[in-house]
Amino acid sequence: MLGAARLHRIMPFRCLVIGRFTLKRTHNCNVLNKDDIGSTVILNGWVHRRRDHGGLIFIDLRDRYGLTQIVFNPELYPYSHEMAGDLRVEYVIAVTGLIVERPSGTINESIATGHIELLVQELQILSESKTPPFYINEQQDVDESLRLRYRYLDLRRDKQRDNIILRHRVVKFMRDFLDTAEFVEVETPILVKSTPEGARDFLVPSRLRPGQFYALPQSPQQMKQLLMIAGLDRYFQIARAFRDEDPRADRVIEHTQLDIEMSFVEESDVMGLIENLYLKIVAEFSDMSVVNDGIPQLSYEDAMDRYGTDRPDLRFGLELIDLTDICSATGFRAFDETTASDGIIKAVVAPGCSGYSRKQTDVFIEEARNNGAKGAITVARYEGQYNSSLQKFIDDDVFNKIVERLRLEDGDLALIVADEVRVTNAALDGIRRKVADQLELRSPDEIAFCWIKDFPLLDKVEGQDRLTFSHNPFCGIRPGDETLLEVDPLCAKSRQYDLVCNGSEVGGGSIRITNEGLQRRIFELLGYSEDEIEHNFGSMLQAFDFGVPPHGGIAMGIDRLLMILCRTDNIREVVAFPKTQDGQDLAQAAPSAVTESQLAELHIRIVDKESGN
RNA sequence: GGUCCCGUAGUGCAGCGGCCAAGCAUACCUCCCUGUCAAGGAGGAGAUCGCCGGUUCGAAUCCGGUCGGGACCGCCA
Repeated sequence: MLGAARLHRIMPFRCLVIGRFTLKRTHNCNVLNKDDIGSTVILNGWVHRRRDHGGLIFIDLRDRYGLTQIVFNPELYPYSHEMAGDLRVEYVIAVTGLIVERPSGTINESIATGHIELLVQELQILSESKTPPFYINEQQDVDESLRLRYRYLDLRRDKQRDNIILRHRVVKFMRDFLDTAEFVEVETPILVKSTPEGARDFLVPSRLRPGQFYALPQSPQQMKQLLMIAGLDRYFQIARAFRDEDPRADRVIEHTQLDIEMSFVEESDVMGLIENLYLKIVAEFSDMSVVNDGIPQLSYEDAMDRYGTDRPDLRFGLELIDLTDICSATGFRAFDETTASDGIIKAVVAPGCSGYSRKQTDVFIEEARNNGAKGAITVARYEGQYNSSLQKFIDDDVFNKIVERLRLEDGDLALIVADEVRVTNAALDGIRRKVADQLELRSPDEIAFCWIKDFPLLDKVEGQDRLTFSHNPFCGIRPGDETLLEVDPLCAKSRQYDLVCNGSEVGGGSIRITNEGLQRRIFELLGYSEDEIEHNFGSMLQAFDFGVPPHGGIAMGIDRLLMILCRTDNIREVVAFPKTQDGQDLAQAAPSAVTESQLAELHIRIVDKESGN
């Protein structure tokens, strides 16, 4: 319907051959300016907007570089003008004509080419377009599934296009920076060996070895360490990492990391390198200001005490206040049971929130509940008077000690949580962030980095009498803590370091274990049998027999960094072709069923969960 | 595995038991219009309110289920 008839009608004599491309561009749509007045140029691009005055027709011509206004004048070029009447949004066209100065009073300062326009002599329609399913020339919110289905149209929009281009420029900057610092970019395999622990692996069946599977790498961890043993000295890669876990707003099943490993280094070398790189990137690619000079370092313990999380948002204070020591044997059951069972009682103060309605404070309390706490107790202060349900349950002198430590001022509201350590911290971390949101303390124009160090090497597996690693099984032990492994393994600290930015973990790494005996001991502590160690890590351990340089590295989440630079909370905004919350690619409709013969070749049979057939 | 939110012309929203065979904006189509730049003016077409079932005299509206998308918990070394 669309085109043919209409085109033939208006072009009876001139032969329009779709696909024959004669007007090849001489400039892009963002470069022409006053200097070009008087020259004849050719532009190619998409019709961004049209303004048809009946007489004059104005078209904003768009390519990825920008916009140029082109004009069709019926008196000067009646043929082209008539043809232009049929142009619609998103048609792809080629035009040739003269660059002219815009009449005074019609200059558009908001675009780079706003002082000139192209007076079209000849128009060639390269491709027509249906009316797009959503606006491309307006930044209106559109249903995300629709955008993903038509991702090629979505990416025509300014914001999306800019995000993708910024991503390219940041990655290019990383490559150049590391190349200058003698790093070698090495590609590691995408089909690797599945290893236990960590996230769930994506598996790829082997055709040649029935019943066996490759895994997609969760990170190139072992490979990069082998490259150090190989003597590469400094390695990096823009690496894909795959984890078959449920996505979130800031988490996808395939993400990209800047993967780095260095030999003959200790913590400060790796951290210094990243610090240098990241501060440069922020300076180069954003107009956000870095809150602290350089990047402060916090111990894991400090972070947990003061913020209740190992990824604190340091754009604002609101530090947690520990009340445990003054809240034992108060006669108030919630407190006494908590202290009796080694729990803790902590608080956060929301400045100026004492006048909040029940509904408003409930938002904070609900946040505590979402994180597993039973609730939160409020203490409000107005005009020197305190208002709290606590007063009913505890003695005045204890209450006075509490408010003294909380240092409330008039108008402040404190929220107190009593529970086991993990829960109290999680609840108050949540409340702290909610309060900051409410008070708009999380400035979109600020960047607050920090390093977290001195993580525990090992962790208890929740609900089991078993240990797991808190970073990865190759993470080094803080010098001197080796003997703790035999006495009190949970107290041993690691040589891990995480980079946190605005409350989000943007990277992490460690100095590695390079001693075979120690590495084996770690695997044993994690509960692996001799056979399992051999089966899963044998080749790596064998490499340790042949001269291992001390080494360490880091993996930086590139998507997370881009989210910050692009000022978005949605990781899919910085990925060209992202997947949905249940792992689908709506543009391609993947995953999809495959043919019986494909399955047969892979020695795979689909079993119905219900019937078992 | 679980909790919550959303689904109404192409798009974005309103309507939340009868006044709705559904309203607004914009896009789309036709006509008018020579300096616009989110051009303007006049007119027009376009939706069985995601789907299935139930409650009711009556359902876009209430309930149950289901599908699609999102946020979160679990999970994510």
